[in-house]
Amino acid sequence: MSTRPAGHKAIIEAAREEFSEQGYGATSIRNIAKRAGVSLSALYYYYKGKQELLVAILDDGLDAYFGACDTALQAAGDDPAERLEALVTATVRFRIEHPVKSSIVLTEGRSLEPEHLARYRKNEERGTRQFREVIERGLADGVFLTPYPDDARRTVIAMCNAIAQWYRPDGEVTPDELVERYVSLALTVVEYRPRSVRRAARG
Amino acid sequence: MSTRPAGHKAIIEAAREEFSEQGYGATSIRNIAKRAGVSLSALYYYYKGKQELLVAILDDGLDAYFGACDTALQAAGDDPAERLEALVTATVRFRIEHPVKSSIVLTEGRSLEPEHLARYRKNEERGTRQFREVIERGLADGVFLTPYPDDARRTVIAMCNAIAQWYRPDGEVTPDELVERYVSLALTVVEYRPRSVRRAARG
Amino acid sequence: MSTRPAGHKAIIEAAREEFSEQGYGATSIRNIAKRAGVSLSALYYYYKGKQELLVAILDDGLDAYFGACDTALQAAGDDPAERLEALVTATVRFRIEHPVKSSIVLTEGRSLEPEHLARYRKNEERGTRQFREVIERGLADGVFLTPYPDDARRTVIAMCNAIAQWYRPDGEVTPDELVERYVSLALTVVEYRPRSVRRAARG
Amino acid sequence: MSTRPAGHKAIIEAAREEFSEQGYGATSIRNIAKRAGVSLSALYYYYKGKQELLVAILDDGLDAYFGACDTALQAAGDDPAERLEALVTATVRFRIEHPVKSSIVLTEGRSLEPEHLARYRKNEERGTRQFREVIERGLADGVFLTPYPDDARRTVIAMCNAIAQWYRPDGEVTPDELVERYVSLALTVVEYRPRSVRRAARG
DNA sequence: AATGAATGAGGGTTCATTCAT
DNA sequence: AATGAATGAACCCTCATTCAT
Repeated sequence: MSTRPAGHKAIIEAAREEFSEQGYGATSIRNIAKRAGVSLSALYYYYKGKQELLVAILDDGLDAYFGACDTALQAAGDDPAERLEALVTATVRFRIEHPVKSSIVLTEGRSLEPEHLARYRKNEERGTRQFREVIERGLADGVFLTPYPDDARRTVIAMCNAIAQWYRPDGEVTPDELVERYVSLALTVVEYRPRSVRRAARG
Repeated sequence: MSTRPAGHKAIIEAAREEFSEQGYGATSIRNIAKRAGVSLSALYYYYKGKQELLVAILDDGLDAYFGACDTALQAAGDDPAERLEALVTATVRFRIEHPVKSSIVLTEGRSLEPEHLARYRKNEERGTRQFREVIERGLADGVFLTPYPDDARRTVIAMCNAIAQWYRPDGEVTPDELVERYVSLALTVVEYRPRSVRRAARG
Repeated sequence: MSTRPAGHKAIIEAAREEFSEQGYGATSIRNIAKRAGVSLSALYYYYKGKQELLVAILDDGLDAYFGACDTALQAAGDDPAERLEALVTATVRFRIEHPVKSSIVLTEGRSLEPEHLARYRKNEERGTRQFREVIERGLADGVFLTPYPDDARRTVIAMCNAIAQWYRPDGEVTPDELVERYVSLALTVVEYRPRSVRRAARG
Repeated sequence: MSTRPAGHKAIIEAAREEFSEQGYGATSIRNIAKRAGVSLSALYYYYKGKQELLVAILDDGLDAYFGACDTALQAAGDDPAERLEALVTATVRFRIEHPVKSSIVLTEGRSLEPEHLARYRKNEERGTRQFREVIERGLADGVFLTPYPDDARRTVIAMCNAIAQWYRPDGEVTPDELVERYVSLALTVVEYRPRSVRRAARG
């Protein structure tokens, strides 16, 4: 399908795995080439250097994640709980299905050189922002009752992110089950109280 | 307490900072020596090599953290909520007061060579275990109602750990306030329902 | 005149400038292509390699210089002083008008690989030869009195060549003035004593 | 005599020869190490890099040359002709006795990176200056009659420098003879007319 | 107890060049 | 006529480490 030459994708994939396993600093570009089944020079034909590989991988990681979030949010309605569910679902699924992309995005930002770091951090903030907006909306609507919205947000994000570290596909829990649990946990963290329930309680 | 000569501490401290800033793989042992104000030979006189430095730092990191946990738990009574509060308080404080130690312990375990890794991972598990025990006790006592104790535990740990990444001493929130918030959040996560409240509710 | 395609000239020109600025050894063939606005492959389509570029440039440099000498000598008569004047004029003008060609010819001969070096050095000697012939003729005619014809020749050549190193078109002295000075100096160096003067002195 | 470790001097010497033979750009630092009989790492233990080697060599070259000039000038009296003779003698001898140092100083200045270039060019100017001062003194005293002092100076310097390119110790002419010739030529170039001669001519 | 000297392996990167199309 | 892809060798340099003293 792709018109790009063969090496390209294999190189990125290999770099992703090496960076993820060893960390950027400890990864040798020779090993990346070897893993991609490509000569060292071929690698340099496609990428200017190690740093450019990292930039490409990080950008792609964020893009893929935000793409998944967008899709989920568009399918969700206006209800804050539904939107938070969408974000948590997208995030948990992404951590499960793309553990390598996840681990790099979550740990190797610091390996960016100053010239790329600022732009990347800015881009990265979108993750924070979309959770914040949903939570604030829930607070405004009176359906989220957490007294600490910032820390609740950090908690929800941190718990989803942590999945990338411990989840193994051969574990006991299915992805669907995990999504359900984390959605439930997230709603607990923001202290979700649906209107209907309260109305019922009142009535 | 230590019988080791003077240079020792400066070296460990320098190594900790370098590892924390650059990551183990990207850190040069020459820079550690330079930062410690010590000759390269002196460093090798005290330590067998880079890996031994990492082992020493990681071990010390865990020891310091577990020491803080022990102290907190001993001061706490038998009540699971009180014990969870003790653990969260100790963890949050440690993340705030020892950000460098924290960041290394949380990220550089993977840089251990196989011969040290197993032992370290084993040791590390104590963190998981002590949270698990407290939560299970709360469940058994009927004061924690979370349906997902494993994920609740991971959430509590993840949210405390994340503090090391974003907390800045010049921020708006005081350490004491932060501790209070995270204790509160943790109790929310495990769905703490104190007996007294329920008794009161019943009565 | 040339039947070669368009890119050709730009490549040679770019190579000349790069060689002149960085030296042959420090010049990258990629930079030459870039400077010429031509793809790397195009360069190799026209030229066999870096060494061939150097050969072409050096040959062209000598040809251009000797061409200028020939023209000047043909316009001059039989008088040794007049012929020396012609050579000095041609050399000075060439150094001024073709500083890049000059600097390469004067410094990059050593970068030739053995197979081209011998032929080139042979060709280069023509410069020495034509000065030597003129000076010997002046000695034979009794109008040049220098007791050290070889060193006088080297001096005249060296002083003309040096112009390529220090002359700047925005300097104080005009090309014509410079030519006049160097002709005068050259005649001084060979200790030129025109017959007429001596006859006048005698009479 | 030197308290420095063994490698030091051999490295500089090897670098000098390689730079002189191949040019800075075309010289490989591995070849320098090989030629010095030293490991690559040893080289880097003593010198920060290729550029530092060049700087050391160029500085040493200028120092040695200027040292020779100073000695010669101190032995000379006040007479401008005598001082010019001293300078020419020192320069010719230096070119003969130190052909390698000479060729590097005369050709590799351009290989200096910007940060070292300015200082070096400044230092280098002393060569020009000391010839200029002597020639101006001769003009002021009325013993040098050249109408083009700047170009006469450049000629004298260029002719001495050129010796480094063509002189071979196994040639026909002895160093002493060569010095004599070049002193004579230099005086010719500046159009030296000793007072005594003119007085004699007048008388 | 402490260090200056030295090493071999490997780091990231660029080189001149070739080849299939 | 012209080029994008790819290569292997070599580049300068830094690495963690050792050793004689």
